[in-house]
Amino acid sequence: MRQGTMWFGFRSSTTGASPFAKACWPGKNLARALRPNPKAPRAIILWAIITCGSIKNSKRNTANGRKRPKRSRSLNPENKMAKAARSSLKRIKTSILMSIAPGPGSPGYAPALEAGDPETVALWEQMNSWVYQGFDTTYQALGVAFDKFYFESDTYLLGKDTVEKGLQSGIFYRLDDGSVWIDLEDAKLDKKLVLRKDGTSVYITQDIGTAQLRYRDFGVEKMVYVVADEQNYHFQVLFEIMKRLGEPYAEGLFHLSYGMVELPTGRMKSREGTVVDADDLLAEVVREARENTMERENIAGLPEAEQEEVIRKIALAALKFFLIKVHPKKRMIFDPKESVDLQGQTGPYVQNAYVRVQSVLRKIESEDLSAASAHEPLNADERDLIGQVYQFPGIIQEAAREYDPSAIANYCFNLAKAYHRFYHEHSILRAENEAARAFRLQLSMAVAHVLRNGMDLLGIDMPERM
RNA sequence: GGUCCCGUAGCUCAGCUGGAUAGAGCAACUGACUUCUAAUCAGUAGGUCACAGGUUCGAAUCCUGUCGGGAUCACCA
Repeated sequence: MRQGTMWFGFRSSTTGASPFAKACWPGKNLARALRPNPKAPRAIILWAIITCGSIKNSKRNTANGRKRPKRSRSLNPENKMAKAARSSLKRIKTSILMSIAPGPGSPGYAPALEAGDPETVALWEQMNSWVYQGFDTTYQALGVAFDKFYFESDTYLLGKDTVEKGLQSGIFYRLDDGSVWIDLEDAKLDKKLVLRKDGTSVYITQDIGTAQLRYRDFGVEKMVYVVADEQNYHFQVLFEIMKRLGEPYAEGLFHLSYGMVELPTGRMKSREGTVVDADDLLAEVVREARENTMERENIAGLPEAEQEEVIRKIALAALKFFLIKVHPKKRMIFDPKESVDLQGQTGPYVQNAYVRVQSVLRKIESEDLSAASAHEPLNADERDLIGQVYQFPGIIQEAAREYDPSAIANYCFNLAKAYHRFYHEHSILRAENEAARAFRLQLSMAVAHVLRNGMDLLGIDMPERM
């Protein structure tokens, strides 16, 4: 099916973008901050997808038609239920698609599409427009924007061209039935089909074209594909092909593979589909944030529009932080109930540390803080804070090097935690003396600054009050 | 069966290139708001870091194996 590919690496397909699909938010802020020069790649920040998990299929035949042995390990009952739930979901999806049109994979479909058959193309575009509308709604709600989309229709021709050229140079080979393949067995990968026998492109052909197009458009030396780990093999093959094609950026291709997000087994209810709708979830966390905010009356004095903005920031912080704090590679259990929490190891907790600083700063006039250097000795909480603040640059570098935004999220949480303790234990405005007051004000400003920047890298905004 | 990922408190997760009594949050229990915002703080309880070997002065961390969970090996995307 058609896929949209964002040039800095976020990639998705309509398969996962159906009404059952979920939301994600790549954060481009970190990428911008890290970009050493305009030609360098933007990295990707974390994003996550809330999904029902991959849909397994029961077919055990390999491409070559040989039977694959059955798994020796038996599945436990819970897994059987999960698999049953998934396959029933798969059937629902398929039946919907098939009731509209002969779906991808059915005979004659791809040729009709690539040949530009008006009816097929119209149907295709209609289906896709529904998907993209759904995307738009959710992305907008999450504050996510993309610089550029690549569509399959933009890229498959280039992919096919490349295959034709590679055919001449012997990288690919054609079978008698007309299908085109590449042999990657010496790279411990299998043989891979790149063109069907009817000459139409397959999934990977389009990714070949897309990579070239992105390089052509932006000249990046590195491309990061943020795609679930179920596609690890696909990208191994893709990158190997690009190397053999001699593409100059081939060494800079990187698959940031993240683990699937799954729901707690207890929530795997029924045939309704074991999914969480991103829009519903967002509405729920907003409701939670509003309730909590109203109880506190801290922002009661603000105009209603500003109050709503604060509530939105809190809600988004809760949701985003909840997903970002987990290492991308790890499969994570997504409990919708917990994702709505506003206390503990959460986005709002970090925001609250920042808000406390702002609250203190609002109470002072611009004043001379030069006495700060005379403050000594530092107490344990102050030393702890200073130490943590100084770690910030290293944490950012590590996060970039490891493609791991969760490092930033965890750092922010720890810094916020240290500040909350400090704030509770020591008075700032009523410090023991002028030096201590000045010092703590500066320290607070530094912490707030770091927290704001850190969270900004994660695509999370700070409110001034909450 | 081949390849790859994962296994740390009841639950969700941190623990960087090996370093001292393995840390948070949630859930449970106990305390702290006439004082800069209690979306907070302090405390109690909770772990044979899946298991077994190996390397090392030293292993949650590195190596091997076993067990358990997951992904993938489509002329689907």
